[in-house]
Amino acid sequence: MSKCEQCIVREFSSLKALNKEELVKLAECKTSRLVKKGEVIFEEGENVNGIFCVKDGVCKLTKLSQNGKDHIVKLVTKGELLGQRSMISEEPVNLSAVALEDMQVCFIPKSEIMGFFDKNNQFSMNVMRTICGDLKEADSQMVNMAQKTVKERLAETLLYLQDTFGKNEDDSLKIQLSRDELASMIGTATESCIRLLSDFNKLGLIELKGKKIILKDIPKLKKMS
Amino acid sequence: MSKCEQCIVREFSSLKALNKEELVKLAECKTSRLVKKGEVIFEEGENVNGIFCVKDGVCKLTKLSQNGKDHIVKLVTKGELLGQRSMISEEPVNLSAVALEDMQVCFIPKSEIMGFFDKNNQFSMNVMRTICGDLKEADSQMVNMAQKTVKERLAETLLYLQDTFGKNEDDSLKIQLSRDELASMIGTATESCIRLLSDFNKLGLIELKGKKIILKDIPKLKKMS
DNA sequence: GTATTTATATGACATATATCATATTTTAAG
DNA sequence: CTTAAAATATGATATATGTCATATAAATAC
Repeated sequence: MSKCEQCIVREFSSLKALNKEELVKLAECKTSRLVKKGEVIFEEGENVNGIFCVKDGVCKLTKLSQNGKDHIVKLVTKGELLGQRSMISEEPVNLSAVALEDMQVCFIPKSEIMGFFDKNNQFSMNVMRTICGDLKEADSQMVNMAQKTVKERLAETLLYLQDTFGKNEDDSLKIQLSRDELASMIGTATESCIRLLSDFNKLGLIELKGKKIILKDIPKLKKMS
Repeated sequence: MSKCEQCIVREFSSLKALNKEELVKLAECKTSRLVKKGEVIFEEGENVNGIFCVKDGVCKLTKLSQNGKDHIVKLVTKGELLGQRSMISEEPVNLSAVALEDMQVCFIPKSEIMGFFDKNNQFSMNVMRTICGDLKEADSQMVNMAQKTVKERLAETLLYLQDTFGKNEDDSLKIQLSRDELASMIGTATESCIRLLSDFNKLGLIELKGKKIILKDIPKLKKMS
């Protein structure tokens, strides 16, 4: 069983507040798991009873809307935690988590985490700050969905994807989303998303190489987002 | 200076975890304030450095979108707290708070609250749960904005307003929002909102008496939300 | 009480976006 | 390699929603 001390998750998440002793306990109770691209980590409505550490890979958090379409609420990448909200609220998860790439995740049972809350104030504050950050982001996204056009949201999302996940050697977005997923992130029909990508392509804002997307005119994309 | 012990906010908010001693300290450091309808409690970008207890009245939390329109993110009513996220994140507030009715609020400086976080674990957990609830709600609203039609959002919002704030003796919604505010809650143009209200009226779903709104067919409204 | 401003209402029209159909390309299966 | 399935692309069209104009009603100021 690998140690948690050097783990990337510890470096970037609320867990950075844990001391050596706590990390040893963590390493003892955690279970590791490989998740293949497309595999479900947990599903809306499930009782998860713990949190996941994302050691490697990226997943999408989705919510099923009444019209039957999935909406991507957030992407979670290596170094981050999953399932904190549900654990704290003591409720089933309100979002599904599905791997966008092969992933390495660790599961930490609730009992262990709750102990940290009691004894480690810095850890509590870290978790609180993370969730506050998520809330701020969610509020902002809500307003975007309500007030921006699909075109603006597409431009914004493309920039976000490059900023957050970077690009390959050929300058294409490192994170690989299908048109369908991109559409469900910006909240539109797949065809509309594809059509707008074509438009952006013709306008020289982006370049499409198969399903790869290369951002060509970032200033213009920023201006229109 | 009034005591906090019997305050409605204490009864319903995270503050219920405070003991007698803590409540006495609270009563000593708090400042009370009357806020007139339409008055601003704080504005997006401000440093608030504490939290507000809503002792009476209702306010809207709004966010200015890039197109210059305000979007109503949430309504906050008596018994609830304001400004927790910003205080925890140690950032300026990301939303503005404006009174929808005359209000009574108390301000508690950050220093005092942070002390509770250190010493009272139950209080911390309560705050965390509140924010987790807000986050869940925000995610859900985000998906609504992205996937539902304006008509569906209007129906849903009318039901929410009646559920949350109740109705007058004449069955009209107790909370009085202008058409403009209603529109900025559902995320649409004022004219579209007015038009849909007219449609709902003609269909017998609601009744319009001046600017008062009476819900007539709740099952149908539910079905279409 | 009258005038002025503001909110509500409705029509006409423009535009963004969804939907349905179908072609083409890519990926997966046998 | 060949075939079937899935993803991407594009056209045609319908529909929802925004915008601008204007009318009426209500609230506020004087």
